Amino acid sequence: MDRRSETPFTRQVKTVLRAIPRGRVVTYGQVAALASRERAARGVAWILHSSAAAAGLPWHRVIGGRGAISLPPGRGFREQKTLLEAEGVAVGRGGRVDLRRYQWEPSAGAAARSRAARKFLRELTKHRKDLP
DNA sequence: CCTATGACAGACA
DNA sequence: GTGTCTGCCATAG
Repeated sequence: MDRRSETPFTRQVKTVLRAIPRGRVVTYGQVAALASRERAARGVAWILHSSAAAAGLPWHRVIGGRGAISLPPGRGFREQKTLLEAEGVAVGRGGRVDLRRYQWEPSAGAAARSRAARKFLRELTKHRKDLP
């Protein structure tokens, strides 16, 4: 999928992914909401599982709303676990992650005041015009 | 236009 | 806590 064929939603999702700080995680539903498509969690999952769009993005910081890695057991699961642990995120049995401790909250904390966060919000606003 | 497919999430037993 | 059912949505063909 080349850049030109990307939908506004896909671009939104990529913008959100790029804004997730190291060592933090977000849920699929949260990404959808930040991309102004509150109920499109499955759409986010679809984009991530089609690796072309996720290439070069911190896809491993997205986990299920129940606080666990949402890949079936296998290579992908182990890779996500390894990547998260490399950033200091504790991953327990079954891919469990403590959301209360690691979930990113864009509107609170230092992240919201960072330069990267302001850029993120600016891009988000811009992309919103593209959405129907 | 229509159907099928998911790395989802909420509701409920 | 687990297991199942159901709605939801973006994409692909």
